[in-house]
Amino acid sequence: MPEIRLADLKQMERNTRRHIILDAALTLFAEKDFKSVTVREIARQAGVSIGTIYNYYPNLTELFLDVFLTSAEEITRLLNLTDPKSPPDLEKVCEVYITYLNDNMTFYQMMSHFMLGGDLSADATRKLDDIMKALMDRIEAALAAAGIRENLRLTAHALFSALNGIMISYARYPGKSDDDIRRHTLRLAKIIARVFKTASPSLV
Amino acid sequence: MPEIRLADLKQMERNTRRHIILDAALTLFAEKDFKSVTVREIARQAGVSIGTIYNYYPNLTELFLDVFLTSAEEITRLLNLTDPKSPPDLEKVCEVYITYLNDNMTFYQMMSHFMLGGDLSADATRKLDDIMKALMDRIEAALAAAGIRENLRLTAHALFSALNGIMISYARYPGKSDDDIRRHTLRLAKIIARVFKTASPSLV
Amino acid sequence: MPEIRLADLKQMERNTRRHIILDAALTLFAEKDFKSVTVREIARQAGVSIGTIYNYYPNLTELFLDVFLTSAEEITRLLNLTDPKSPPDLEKVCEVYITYLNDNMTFYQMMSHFMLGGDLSADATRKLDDIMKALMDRIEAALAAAGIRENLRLTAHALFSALNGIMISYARYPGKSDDDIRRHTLRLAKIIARVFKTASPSLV
Amino acid sequence: MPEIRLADLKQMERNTRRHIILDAALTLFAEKDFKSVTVREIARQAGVSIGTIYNYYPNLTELFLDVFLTSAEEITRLLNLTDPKSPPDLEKVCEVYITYLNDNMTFYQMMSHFMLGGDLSADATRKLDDIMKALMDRIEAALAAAGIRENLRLTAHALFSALNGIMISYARYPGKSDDDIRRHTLRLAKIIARVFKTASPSLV
DNA sequence: AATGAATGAGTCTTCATTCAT
DNA sequence: AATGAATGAAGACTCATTCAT
Repeated sequence: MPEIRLADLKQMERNTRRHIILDAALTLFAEKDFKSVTVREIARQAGVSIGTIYNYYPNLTELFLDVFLTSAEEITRLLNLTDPKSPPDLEKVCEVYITYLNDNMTFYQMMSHFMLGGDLSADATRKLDDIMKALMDRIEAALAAAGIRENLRLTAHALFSALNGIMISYARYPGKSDDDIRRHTLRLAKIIARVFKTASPSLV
Repeated sequence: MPEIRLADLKQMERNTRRHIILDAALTLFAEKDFKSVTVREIARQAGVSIGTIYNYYPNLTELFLDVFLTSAEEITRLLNLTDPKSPPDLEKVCEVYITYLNDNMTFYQMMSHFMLGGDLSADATRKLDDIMKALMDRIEAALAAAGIRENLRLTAHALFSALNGIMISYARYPGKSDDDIRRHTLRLAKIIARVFKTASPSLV
Repeated sequence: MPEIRLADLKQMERNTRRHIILDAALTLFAEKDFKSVTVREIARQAGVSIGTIYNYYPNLTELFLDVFLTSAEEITRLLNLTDPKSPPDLEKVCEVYITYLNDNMTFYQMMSHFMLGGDLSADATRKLDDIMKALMDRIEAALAAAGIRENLRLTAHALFSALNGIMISYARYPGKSDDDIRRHTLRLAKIIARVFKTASPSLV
Repeated sequence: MPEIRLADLKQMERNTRRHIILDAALTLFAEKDFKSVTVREIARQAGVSIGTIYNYYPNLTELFLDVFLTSAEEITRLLNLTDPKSPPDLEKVCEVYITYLNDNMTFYQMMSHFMLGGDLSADATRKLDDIMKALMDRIEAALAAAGIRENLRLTAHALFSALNGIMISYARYPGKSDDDIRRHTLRLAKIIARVFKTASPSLV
């Protein structure tokens, strides 16, 4: 079955190059505000031409969305804490999420941008929704694994919201270093985790 | 003392015109995404020239910041629920805040933008911090008025975060109308309020 | 002589594929403005790759020219009205030509483009000239068949010009439907035909 | 009334700069195919910035339309041949028009482009229609002044068409110099003029 | 103080053509 | 012969800000 293999190879090569572009974008996003990253820069960073970018993505928005998707998948993996010996703790879940956001402010910027802002195509909107839903499912699963049983979905919604809010409120805390912010946001995450762990069953 | 009076009049006129510009911006923000509002539009809406805008604000960012400040002050007023006969309920505080965000997505967009994003001047940063601090103080005061006593500041932080997070997570909930979103976000706000009311004393 | 046959087959296959490309282009031109048809679209419509197009034509212009040639040949056939029983009428000739232009605006667009516009290669120029000359010959022949004898060539030139001008003047007549335009242009064609039939002998 | 004068002056200055841009475009059009003229070139030629171009015209199409309008007005003036002592001859009218087209192929290119081609805004379409109608009115008036009385409008349509057609058919006559083409097109114009002068009354 | 025309760097995106496979 | 990914020059257009009047 040589044809299949050839097709597979081509697909792999395509995925590889797509990944090169993706990584280039991620690298730039780590350096600067995502709204100020240009196609030209991404192309240069990826070592391809501008046109090639558009060979893999119909426009910049879709590329950004893909970056976002990739990050979301990474978070999902990180939140996969099911260890038979030590069952996942809710605090641990919150810590992982907030740590990721601290390390990847671009992800959070993008989430804000896409959720609040822009005109997305129907297709892009669907993709975004899927991403967010998957992320939410993961949070819910983590909650379930952590022992929460009642009002699971609603609790997940509220917790997810609460965690997201931490960053918007403290990403720019006056006169604090990155490290201070990390500590403070993690502390808030811990509080929220505890609050939800004890309060949810009877109240929601 | 005619000079003083004249100076006062001039100052009043200056404030008036400043307000006209501010209102024009607010009006436009109510209609559309704040990133797409241009100086030209604001000038036209205010009935002044572009140059005049720059006579009152050094740049667009400062104007936007002023708009943000104005909104924040409005929220602060709305959160001033201290009524001797019926002490403010925590749920009510959360409801008022979330309702305001639903009605003024631009405010939330700006908060995201300024908190996560841009290069603000030292002066602008200080202003922003003051605004956020005042808002936080108000939330804290509302919490205090609602009877929360222990770990007040930290609880306020966590609650504020949680409320802010609601909008970023659900402003674009798939397939839901504005009204559905309003209902859902209010419901989450209520949950969070209850959770914090019961859980906070012993846990934080 | 198997080699000859094989060569013939190859040539036939080549012609066939060439025709597939040509037809694809024609189909697209029937749908939209010829300036907005891209190689990619033609390739997709023809079910071949972009590279294949360039295997049959050195560049897009040559392909467009070939399309134009094909259309011109079709017109030539349509203008072949010599019927022994009912000799061709000049009005009929004009009607056929204008009807074709109404039905194939792209042909007219191309004629304008090539005649007025672009940088054609020496080879392309020669081809274009041949096409136009053949078309003119046909008009002249039709005129001759219609009984015109004096100043035949010059009359043909003037008539051909007059007919071509009809479309440029009325293809976009304000507030008129395609059908209105068709009627109006045909009416003008009839007028022109009559004018030339009576006036030409003594005046030219 | 100093205000009025000031306003007048401003308007005059505005018109002047508008004219500078217009002239720059015209100059470039005289040098090359109008489809290949860019904003950058026009700006450089006019000695203004790119942004200034867009201060006077919302987009390139509107600028091109204005150039077209200006040319059409010039033709209209040229066709104003009413001289009490020697009444305008139809042949003269045709000669003037064809001479202008020979000298200003860009005008003809634009007429083709706008009439056959592009997506014009509602406003632009109205302008174009007005231009064409004014031109047609002028042709009709010239016909009237030349003594044509019967079927005036329809004759004007047919004549205008016929004249326009001359250029599309012969702007690229094979192996002929510009001068040859000028002579040939003028000769055809003369033929058409005579044909219409004698044939129209009874036939149209 | 008010004006608003001028600026121009910088943006995304298109698409005919090439060429290694 | 067929493929189609890669190319990159070139395009139109935006808009915060300045500054001469």
